[in-house]
Parts: sequence; C-alpha cells; structure tokens
Amino acid sequence: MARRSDHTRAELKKLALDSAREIVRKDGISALSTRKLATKIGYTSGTIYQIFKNRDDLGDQLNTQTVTRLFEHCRDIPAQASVQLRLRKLAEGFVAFASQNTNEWDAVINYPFTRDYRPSEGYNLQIEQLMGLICEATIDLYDANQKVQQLRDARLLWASLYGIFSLASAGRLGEERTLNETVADLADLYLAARS
Amino acid sequence: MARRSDHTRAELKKLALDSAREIVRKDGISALSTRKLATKIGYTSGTIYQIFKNRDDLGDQLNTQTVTRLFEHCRDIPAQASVQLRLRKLAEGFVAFASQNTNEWDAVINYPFTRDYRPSEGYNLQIEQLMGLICEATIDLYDANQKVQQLRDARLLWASLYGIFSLASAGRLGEERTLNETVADLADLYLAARS
DNA sequence: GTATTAATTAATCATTGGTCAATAAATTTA
DNA sequence: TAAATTTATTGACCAATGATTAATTAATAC
Repeated sequence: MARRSDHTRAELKKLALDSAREIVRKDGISALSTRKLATKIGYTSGTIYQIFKNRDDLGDQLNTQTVTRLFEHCRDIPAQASVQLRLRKLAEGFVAFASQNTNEWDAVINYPFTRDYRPSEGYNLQIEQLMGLICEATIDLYDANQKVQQLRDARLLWASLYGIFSLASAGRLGEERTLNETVADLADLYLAARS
Repeated sequence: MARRSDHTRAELKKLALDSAREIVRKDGISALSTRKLATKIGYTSGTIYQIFKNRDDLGDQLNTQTVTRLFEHCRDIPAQASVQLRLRKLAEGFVAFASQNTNEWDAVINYPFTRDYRPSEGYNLQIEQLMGLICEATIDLYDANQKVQQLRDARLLWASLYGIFSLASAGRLGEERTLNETVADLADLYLAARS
C-alpha cells in the first residue's frame, strides 16, 4: 500500500499528469487507462478518481497542459519584421510542435471525451492565449477600429489550422502535400486576402 | 435463433448499416455497440463480425455513407451564376446537412477509430467527390494551367471546413459567431484572396 | 434420408470507466 | 502513551465494451 504521506495532494496530481503524459507520448492516447496510470504511479485506480473527477477531467487537464506548451513554444519565437515573416514563423512553430509531440497533439484533437463533455475554462483560456499570438502576428493588417474583424480572422485561422492537423493526424490530408506546405498554403491564402 | 435464410448477405449488411445509422442518429456515436446493433437487427454480436471486419470497418462504412449523402445533398443545389453565389450556396449546403444530421456528421469527425486505422479507399473516393464540387464552384477563378493550384485550394478549403465543424461539434468555436457565419467567413476570405 | 456445408449462437476473454465498503495510516484528543 | 477520530488507499465489485471461437442449428447436396 502506498503510504499516505508519500506525496501531498499537489505532488500526486503532478505525478499523475506527468505519468499520463508519458504514457500518451510513448503509446498514444488509447494506451491511457486509469489502471495503467495508477500502476505507473504506484497506486490503484480508485486513487485516480480522487485526483481527477473522471476520465474527461484527466483528458482536459492533460490537453490544457499540451496547449500551454504549444503556446510557450510559439511565444518564444524570435520577433520578425513583417506580417509575412511572423505568420510564416508562427505556422512553422505550430507544425514543429505538433510533429515533435505527435501523440500528445493527437490527444488534443482526438481524446475520447464523453459525448456531452465541454472544455474547461482553463482549456478555453489557453486557446485564447494562442489566439493572442495570431493577433500579435497580424496586428499590422488591421486598423484600430477593426479589432473585431481581426479576432474573427484569428479564430478562422485557428479553426483552419485545427482542421489541417485533424486530417493530417488521421491520414486524411492526401499524399501530394505535406503538413508544412498545407499550413503555409493557409498562411498565403490569408495574406493574399488581407494584405 | 435467426433463421439463416431471413436475409441474404447483402440484405443483412444493408439492414445492419441502416440500423447502425438509426442508433447513431438517435443517441449519438457513443451509443453504437456491436451488441446493441445485433439486438436491433435480431441477431447476436458474433454475426456483426461476419458482416464487418471489426468496429473500424463498421464506422468507415457508416461514415462513407454519410459523406455520400452530404455529397448528394450538395450536388443537388441549383446552379448559380457567379463563383460568389456558388460558394455561398455550397457552404450553406454543408452547414444545412451538418445541422440536420448532427450525430451522423459528428461520427464522421469523432468516430472512435483504432489508433492506426486509416480510411478506406471508398471513403477517400467520396471525399474526392466532395472536392470535385468545390472545384466546380471555383472553376472560373483559375486558368487552364492552374489546375494544381485549384485542387490545392479546394483541399485547403475542405480542411478548413473540417476544422470549423470539428470545433463547433466540440463546443470549441467560441460563442460570438455561429457555424453558418464562420463558414461564410471562410468563403469570404477565400474569395478575397482569389478573385 | 444422410452427409456436408455454412450461418448463428452462446459462452468466454481481456479490458474499460466508475463506485464504494473495508482497511490501513496519519492526526488529534485524552 | 493509548485510544479515538479522521482521511487516504485499497480491492472487490458492477456493467459495458470489442473480439474470438467451439458448439449448435439450419440449409443444401448427394
């Protein structure tokens, strides 16, 4: 029996999330079960439900972390002079992160949530942060009174990106063009329309 | 015991697919299990595995049918004079179909396939058909020597649409703009870039 | 009518998410 | 220090799931 003072509640949660991430990273989202996770951290499955409300909650927190990491990855991209360059670099950042974290990113898109699950406030906040990065990159293209349009475009870009990644991760993008190129196509289309 | 001559193999398959569709339509993709499907058609679960290779196969065939129906729905849209109108109507067609077939369309996007599942040739063919509709609508915008670019754009539009629907079905699109409007935004962005 | 072939079943396996009474460990009280 | 109380952890459950397969039953051929 795991001694009850082995970890504080917070430590245990971190341990669980880290281990969950490791399982997903190594064997994909389908390999993540409460039992496997429990075993990995030296507890039993019941304890998992003391840390997380349920499987949806576990997935939400895992994915929130992943999106946070994507955000941090993209935030650290060096500043660029033009919108073109900024968008290009941002797109490359997205693709690079997704390629280096295939299974984790796949979980963001394909985690088997319950039918009526809705993302947590924390998750949505992280997505807003990402949207902020897109807005920063495209700020030169909009007047001060076009903020609404800018955010609308950012959302559209995000949705499009999301679709490209979804199809790519499911092998449904088609053969003749890589993920990188398709994302670049999107950036080009956007620039052709707005600049 | 179901009498072995109650249905031919083909009839049985149709019966199973129709019933699967009914289950999904009514209670969503998560309600579709081999047992439930078997009971519904008056057989036992083992028989399902005589009709379909496995759960992935069942889902693939169901989704292929759904995409076919989406295609037919959009193909029957009356001809329009301009690219603008054609795209607009096509977008509306997509949204209308998705809205009228929520659960079935959700299955196209979120069916819990096995990790290494890849869509069948039949499914991919149907997607190509859809791409054809997009190309028909946008044909005026490209010269004869720009066929590659045109198809590339069509794929991009499809991926973007797919992303918009994915986020919408997961309640991740944001509140302030409807599905209809977002899809229209996409069409507008595309037109602004290419016309 | 008997032998052969093939469809259907029922039992079974391994696994899953989830709950909860029992148990063990830590903390407080006396 | 010893007993009483609180709380974390367990392990035994439950109801489902996808999938396999030997046994059974129905249809067909001889």
